Amino acid sequence: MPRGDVAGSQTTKATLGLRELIFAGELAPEERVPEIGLAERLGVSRTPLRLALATLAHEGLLRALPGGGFVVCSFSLDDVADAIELRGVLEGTAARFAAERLRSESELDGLVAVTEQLDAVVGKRSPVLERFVELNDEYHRGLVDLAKSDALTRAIANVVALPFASPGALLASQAALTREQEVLVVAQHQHRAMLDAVRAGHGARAEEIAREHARLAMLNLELVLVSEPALERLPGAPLLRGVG
Amino acid sequence: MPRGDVAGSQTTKATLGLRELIFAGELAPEERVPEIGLAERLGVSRTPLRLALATLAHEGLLRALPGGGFVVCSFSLDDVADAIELRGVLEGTAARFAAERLRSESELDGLVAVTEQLDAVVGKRSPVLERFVELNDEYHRGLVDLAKSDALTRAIANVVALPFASPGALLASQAALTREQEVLVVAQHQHRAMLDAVRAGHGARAEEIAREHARLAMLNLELVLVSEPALERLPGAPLLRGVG
DNA sequence: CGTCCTCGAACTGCATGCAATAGACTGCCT
DNA sequence: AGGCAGTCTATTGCATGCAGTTCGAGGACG
Repeated sequence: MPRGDVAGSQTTKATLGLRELIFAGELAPEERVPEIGLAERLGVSRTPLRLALATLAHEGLLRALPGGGFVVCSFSLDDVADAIELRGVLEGTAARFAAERLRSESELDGLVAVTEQLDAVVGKRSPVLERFVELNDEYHRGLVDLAKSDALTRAIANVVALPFASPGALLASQAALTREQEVLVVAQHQHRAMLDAVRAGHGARAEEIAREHARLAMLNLELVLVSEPALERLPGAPLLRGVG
Repeated sequence: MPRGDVAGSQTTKATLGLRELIFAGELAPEERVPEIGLAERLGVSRTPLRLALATLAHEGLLRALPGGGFVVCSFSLDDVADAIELRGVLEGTAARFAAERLRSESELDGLVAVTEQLDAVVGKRSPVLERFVELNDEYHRGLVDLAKSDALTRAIANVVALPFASPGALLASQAALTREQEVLVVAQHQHRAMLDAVRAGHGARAEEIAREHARLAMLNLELVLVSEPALERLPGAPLLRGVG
């Protein structure tokens, strides 16, 4: 299918496959990525693979070498903390924009529904984490949409491309952890508070809550780091420096 | 030079040339970009051009069409305002990080020097705008460096890729405007205030000043929009919707 | 024994050919 | 005359061949 159909294009296949390979740690960080072997492995030609390499370089997962070629980036814990804090800043801005730009309360209907579903999940005796992560992602997407800013949407998408910075990434790996429930309760409390602030037009408050909400992910990271089984479920864990 | 030497590569040539063509308005916004003719025009083959197209798409200057190919993006005034506000948010975070992460005052030496040179330029009876823009860019780069965050640096680079969002873009087009001097005085005042806040470790204040500093660009934009000669000097002006 | 130089192979970046599709144009039918 | 279907061309996405360079290994020299 040489033209069109982006979803089924070789380039897309290469990009998704390459990302998966990197997150799984099958390509050692700080090591040159072999273009030829990779093409075979992904079942694509070198041309679309090259495009995929450029894409991931833009996302910050690969770094171009001076002499040509790419290496997989590795991340220190400080890098991860920075990415999470940055996501907080951007989602804070999204929350503020949402509050400032709300035209009618009916725009919040979608987010309200998601919040209520989250309530239901958290209220259960033993919450289904997968479902929570799903709804959580939906909540965050909805909030960004309410900001009505393409530039902001793109900026957030870029940050979230880093595996750890994503809203649900750290939650998903916690299935084995006992303190997860507390975290969920706090997170959901913040979801509600943010929604209220947006509805009331309190931009500054919404912004601050979103920032603090992101910092919850930082707390989660610390929990995950000391748990072997949780670490193995964390996507992109092999890219972390000074862990293991 | 098939390998290495990124600066002289065909891909770089294509990327820079394409950006220039777009900013100059030689490619009509919202119109399909012809791959073949463009390759000839830029003096490169289709392969590196394709890479350049993907790059500019990531930067937000091009948009991929569902059926294949790309179009040049156009921007409403709201889009520009958003990009500027977003830059303010990110530079605000940079200023806050700089304040929070300052280890010794000597780290500020570079920024102090630039600030003093800016003082000298602004103090002149008729300031040389080009020189101001140059130093202004250097100031902003220096501030971002002090934040010591790769993720933040990349995020800012992405936003600034949009022609209007860049710190000096709107200043450079104002040569013919009379109120320019006032703007320079205010901007330089904010530079100094930010520097002081960072030195004192006042992160929150530094952040707010940086945000307000960016909003100065929004004010500039309004000045530029009502001046025909200034508009012609604005890079990327042809991409603006509802202007002219 | 260490260092420098030379040779080689492998790999990257680029150019081009090919196949398949999307859109335009024409002609026909209603 | 307007709409629809068939065809046709221009254009994109992909595969592959080629050339040049970089990095490693091996040997020679100090």
